[in-house]
Amino acid sequence: MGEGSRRNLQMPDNVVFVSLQLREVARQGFATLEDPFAGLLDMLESCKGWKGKGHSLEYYIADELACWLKEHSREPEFDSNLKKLQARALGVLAESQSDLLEPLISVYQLQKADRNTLLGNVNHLYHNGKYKEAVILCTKLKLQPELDVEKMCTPLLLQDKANLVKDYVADYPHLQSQLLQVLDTWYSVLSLGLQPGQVVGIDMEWRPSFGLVGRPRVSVLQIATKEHVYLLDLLQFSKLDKEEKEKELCHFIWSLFSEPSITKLGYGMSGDLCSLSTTYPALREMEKQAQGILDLLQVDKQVRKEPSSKTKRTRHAEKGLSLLVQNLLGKPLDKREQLSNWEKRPLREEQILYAASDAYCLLEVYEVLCKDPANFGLTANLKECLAGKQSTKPRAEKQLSKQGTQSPSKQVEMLYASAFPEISAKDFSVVCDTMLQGLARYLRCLGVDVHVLENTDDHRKAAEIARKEGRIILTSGLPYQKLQAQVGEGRCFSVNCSDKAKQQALSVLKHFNVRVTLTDIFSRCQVCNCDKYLKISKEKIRHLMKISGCPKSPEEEWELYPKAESPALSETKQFPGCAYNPNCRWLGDSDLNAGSLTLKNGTTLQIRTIPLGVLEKTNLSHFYCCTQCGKVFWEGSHFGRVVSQFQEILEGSEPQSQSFYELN
DNA sequence: CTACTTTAACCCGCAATTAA
DNA sequence: TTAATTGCGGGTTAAAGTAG
Repeated sequence: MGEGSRRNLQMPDNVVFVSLQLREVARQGFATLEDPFAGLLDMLESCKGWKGKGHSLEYYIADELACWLKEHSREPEFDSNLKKLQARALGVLAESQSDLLEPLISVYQLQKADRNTLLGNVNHLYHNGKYKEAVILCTKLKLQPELDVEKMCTPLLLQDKANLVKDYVADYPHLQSQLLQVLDTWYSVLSLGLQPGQVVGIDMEWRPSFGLVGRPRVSVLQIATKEHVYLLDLLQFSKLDKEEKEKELCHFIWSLFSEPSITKLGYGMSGDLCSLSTTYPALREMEKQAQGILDLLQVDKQVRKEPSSKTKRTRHAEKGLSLLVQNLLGKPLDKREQLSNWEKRPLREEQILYAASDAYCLLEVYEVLCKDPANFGLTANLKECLAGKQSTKPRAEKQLSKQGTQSPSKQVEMLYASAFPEISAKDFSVVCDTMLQGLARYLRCLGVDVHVLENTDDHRKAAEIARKEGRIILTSGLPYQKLQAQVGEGRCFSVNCSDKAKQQALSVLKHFNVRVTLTDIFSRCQVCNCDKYLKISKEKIRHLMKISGCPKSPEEEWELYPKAESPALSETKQFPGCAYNPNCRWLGDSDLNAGSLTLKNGTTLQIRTIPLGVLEKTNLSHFYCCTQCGKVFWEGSHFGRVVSQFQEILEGSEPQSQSFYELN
């Protein structure tokens, strides 16, 4: 039809000439035909598939036949033959363009044909997606009373073909009121009918505007529920009644987006909202105030990071939402209409389908994710990524995620606190990253075997070591989900970063039911985690200092450390001998490389780090040195400090010693 | 208290991703 | 295509923590 009318516009004279000639020829032909009724069908059927001008030629011929028949007062005879002819005509109609409809109805008296046959034909058209043709056929044949007006008109209304709908119901007041009711329902569904607690998929389309300075305006807003997908044609809204309709619409959108109990699923929603706010300046503030938004783009990122989904770096043809849909639902989206002209009206059927499925698939994706969040490395509560405040400052966001990971681990703590069998500190081994060095020190202080990762190590290394050495992972929260999934429940603990190291240590020990006794304190080197010491007498230390040439002038050094070990306590009262008894033996002469500070294993004793004042303490008879890093320790006030700090979890500490240590 | 270390926030630019 | 966002790495800095 398009082709024909274009020709008309371009060369009207020519066409008039052609059609005059055609009329002449056609009429001569009709007269010679023995059965013009069958003849036309013969011709039309054999033209099947012709495109362009072929169709308009068919139309002219059919039209001419109708006129000619009228002039000659010829009507088909009512017999079984007519039924066959009508059936053939309907067949032609189902295949060809709709401009043939009127002449064929006239020629074959289709309005008098068998109603059921006609209805069957309408249904056939409808189910093949030829909604427009079906409705036109109904209108011409007056079949409306036999059909459901909502079903017939909905597709056309969605396609913005209101004129056809108007014709359809023109002669039927009761259908009109029925249709109005339907429209009313739609409206109320949109404005009020969205139930609290409901989940909807939201998407928007606009005309791609490359290079143009102005922001795009949104053409279509899709809202998908489980039952229906609504396409709001925003362009139409702004066309009619600018003021009022737009106000109403904005109010509706605003209330939808600010309602926290309606979960709005989107994919890259911030971009959509940005465009929306340029379309309706009244909604500019909405992005900040929007509530109940769940952006599946954020979730998608989390899911994709999951190594469990065998991250083969195969190049996917699909990307974005389509990839997500493919992964979760098995089939990708057809994105062909994405860049089409969303401002052209009417929208093509493909566009409508695309827009609808784009919004609807969000619901299905959400459903799959909700069914088994753990499988995708997500918290049971998908709404962790909710809040929609992704655009806020990273600081706030971090706090949010901290809370997000913290609360579940707290819950776990409560639930499983008693589930861990008691374990002694020296048998408890963990691995953590450098972020938790403070915690590591404390734990080593208390005798826990702590492996600290290098700064450069990936978190995967933590999982690897944890598995290999049977360690428990301590993490600062962020990679908690990931690691937990890799090593299993109860083998990974999320430490609250905002706590101080001591508090962290306490919660770890509590969580894993670790028993710490006085003998555990300092049983492990805080620096290198080694738990083997050598005991060195004070005299030996003095001797070693001498041979190492340190200090060069004892008096000077002495000044520098006037009160290095000031607490009088450690001087007045010796620690109970049993209290500190690390795994060690006395340093023998054979342990040292002659005349040096180097152990057989190459470790250099860090004699120089000993403040001189310490040597003067009368109650101090010996030192300990770590066999691995060479660090030298002694029983100083630090011991008491640690003991007092962990008093509440220490076992076997006497009440009187408590008052003693507390002085620090 | 002091010297020193550790931590995390911040900033910046680059690259990748994503949208219509 | 464009524009916007996001993630990442690296470097700096201020603040906090720690040992003695």
